[in-house]
Amino acid sequence: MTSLIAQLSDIVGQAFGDEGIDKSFGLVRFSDRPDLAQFQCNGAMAAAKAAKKNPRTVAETIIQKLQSNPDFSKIEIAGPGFINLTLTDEALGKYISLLTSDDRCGVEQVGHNETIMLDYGGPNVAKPMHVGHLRSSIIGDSIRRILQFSGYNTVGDIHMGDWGTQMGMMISELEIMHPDWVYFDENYTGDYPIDPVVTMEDFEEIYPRVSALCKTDPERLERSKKAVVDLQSKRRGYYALWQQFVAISLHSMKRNFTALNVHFDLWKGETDVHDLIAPMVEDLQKRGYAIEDEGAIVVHVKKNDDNKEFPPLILYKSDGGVLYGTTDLATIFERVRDYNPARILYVVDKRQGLHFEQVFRAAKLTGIAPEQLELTHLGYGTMNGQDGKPFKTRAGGVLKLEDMISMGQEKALQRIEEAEAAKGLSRDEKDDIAMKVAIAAIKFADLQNSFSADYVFDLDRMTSFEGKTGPYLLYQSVRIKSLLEKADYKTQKNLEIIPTDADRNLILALIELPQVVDVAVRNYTPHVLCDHAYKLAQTFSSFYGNTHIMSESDPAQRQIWLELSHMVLMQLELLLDLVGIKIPERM
RNA sequence: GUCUCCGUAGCUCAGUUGGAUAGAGCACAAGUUUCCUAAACUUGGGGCCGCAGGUUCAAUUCCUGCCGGAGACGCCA
Repeated sequence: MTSLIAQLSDIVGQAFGDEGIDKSFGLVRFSDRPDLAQFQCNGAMAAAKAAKKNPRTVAETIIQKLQSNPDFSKIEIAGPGFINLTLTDEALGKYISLLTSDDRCGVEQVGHNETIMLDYGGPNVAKPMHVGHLRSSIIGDSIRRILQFSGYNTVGDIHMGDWGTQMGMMISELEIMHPDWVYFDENYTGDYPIDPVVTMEDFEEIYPRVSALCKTDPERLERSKKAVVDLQSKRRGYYALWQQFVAISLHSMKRNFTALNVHFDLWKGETDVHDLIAPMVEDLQKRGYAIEDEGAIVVHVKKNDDNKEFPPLILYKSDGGVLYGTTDLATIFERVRDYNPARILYVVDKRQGLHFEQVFRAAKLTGIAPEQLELTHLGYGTMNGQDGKPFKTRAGGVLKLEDMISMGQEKALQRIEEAEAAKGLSRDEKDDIAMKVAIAAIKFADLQNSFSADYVFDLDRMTSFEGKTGPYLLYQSVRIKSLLEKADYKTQKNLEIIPTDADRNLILALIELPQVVDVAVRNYTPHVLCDHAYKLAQTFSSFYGNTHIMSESDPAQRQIWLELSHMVLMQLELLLDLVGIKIPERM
């Protein structure tokens, strides 16, 4: 269905059109001054400027045209030329009545099943997931949900880091620690053991140690690099060991992502395009795009109008190894071949902006990406500590994602034990609620920030349940569920709703949803959904506190309020689903 | 050095193509429960929107310079 704002914009735009002015000036928005009006149009000022006329005179001619419309109870010009509009309760009620039977809550589908691929998550094999992985995962997953709901065919790919230098560090270190392992015997031709020889705990211990060592010891670094090249040329023992790394890591990742309610359609990694690299580079060399430079094979992507140094994309290092730019380029090739997407979105740390610009340019330049394919890097900001530097725990290490989740769950469980409503619930039910509360807290705390800016990580805030938090939204939703159950709510079709002073603000909040989702889709900004969900929940809570629904004597009024409450619940469910938050039945 | 992003209340953050009186949470102060879940509600104090210019009827928003913070800049990811 057409949103109320679109309908109003159409009416006012028509008035502009009748005056020979571009209809787009008739854009109507929610009023910034609810004390003066419900809606406003600022187009008269912009139109007057373009036509060099007095804005109030333009506004005057527009509102003349609108006077005959019976749906407006108030039409006024204010300030320099704002057109303030207020609807009659009948008109507002009519629209909200229609909205009750729309299962999309009034939100239109903008997509036409175009395929959009999203690259997010990007955890590394052989490294435990820490809080830094949170952003990419949940922002990417939310954008995927938003686009899917909006009518696009989305494909989310985890794109694991499974082929880089850290693999060489791990393998070479294990070889130093256990030279006798069969994986390191080059003459061995038999099968390798099935049982894992390493654990996540080993990864946690080994990786930081070797990584630090390689920074200070060039010889040790050389050995790691050598191991990468050997791995990439599929030395049997190394490859078998690497397969173990992947299996172990996948298990751990899946546990984390299941807990976070983050979904991927594809579980691919850099390795998956390995066999595409050699033919791709060969082809690029043949066509003159890839050339040798300082011993490496590169694609020059500098443009004449660049106002800064623009390094080439390196496909092969001088030692023959490939870099993540190489795999990223090959991945674009693979995605175009297999999915022919309209867009590919990369939800990756914004510090990699230059890297993606290089890859995108190379892809376009060489034709690996077709002209019309939209490649966008959605770079999110760094998670900093209170000191403004990248977040570290007090001990100086990283905070593991699963540790943060269990801290939140623990805290939620304590709260549930105190709650009256949770009396009589089983252990499992309580655990389930605690998990949902913890995830809601963590995800909402992160997603309510606009993703592009750096933000300060605060564990206490991530696991806080009061105020503008995920659990607050769950709480309001659960209260509505409980109300509807107690009141034995059943929907009533074609209910005639006439707004009253008690519920008018709530109704106005309910009709905002389509515009909110529209902004989120166009800009890839989940935080506007969080913001609106909170506003809606708060408006409901205020209404709920002032209006006792169950004891309302007029059955028609009671039904209207239940219907409105139900709409709030539907919208909260939708909004929270779009940011990947699940609502429990009780809490 | 070059380029990019950021600077809004004590703290953490919103602020849509430039619009009216710049918002929210936390923290602080005061109040609300015989009544649908108090993880709630109501009220209050709190701001040179980093600084200085410019464009405009109108600038937190656009342009320029400066100050402060973060980041990127050919063989790590």
